Amino acid sequence: MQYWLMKSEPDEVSIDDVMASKDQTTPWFGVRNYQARNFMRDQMQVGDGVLFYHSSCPEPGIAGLAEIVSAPYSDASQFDAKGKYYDPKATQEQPRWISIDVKGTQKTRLLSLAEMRTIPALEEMTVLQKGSRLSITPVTPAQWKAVVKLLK
DNA sequence: GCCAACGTTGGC
DNA sequence: GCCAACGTTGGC
Repeated sequence: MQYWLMKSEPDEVSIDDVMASKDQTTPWFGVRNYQARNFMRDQMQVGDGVLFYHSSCPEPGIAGLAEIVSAPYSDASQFDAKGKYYDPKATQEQPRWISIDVKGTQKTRLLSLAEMRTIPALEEMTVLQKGSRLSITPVTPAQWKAVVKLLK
């Protein structure tokens, strides 16, 4: 059992979108970074906890809680020649990118990036480090606990 | 829109 | 395998 922070642009998929979808579950597709892919492929397990983070928006921050509800599977968007996630080097036989399904468990108040930076227990969070851009980052159990407490 | 930081590409 | 050029991310 591990914990993760996953970034999503609310213009694309917000916590509201996730909570409104069937079974509150949505496929996480479009990851095009190897490090993030490898986390999904090699480490994520069904039941892992997810901090749902809104990025590239007026108020970036954690907007909800979610969990991993599927094993990794081939990301269909890599084969869509007209889509923005198309990868000409990916083949059906050798897919390069994967998806997993994420289930929203709770929309929370917004724990803004600015507030997160004031919390000593979150100081070491990867997402708060200078230059951190990864869309999926591991969260320690202590960090998870601290965030959940702040969101109650 | 700016720009720092980081990732990827491709020539050599 | 090096590294310059280019592209992307994402906060501000």
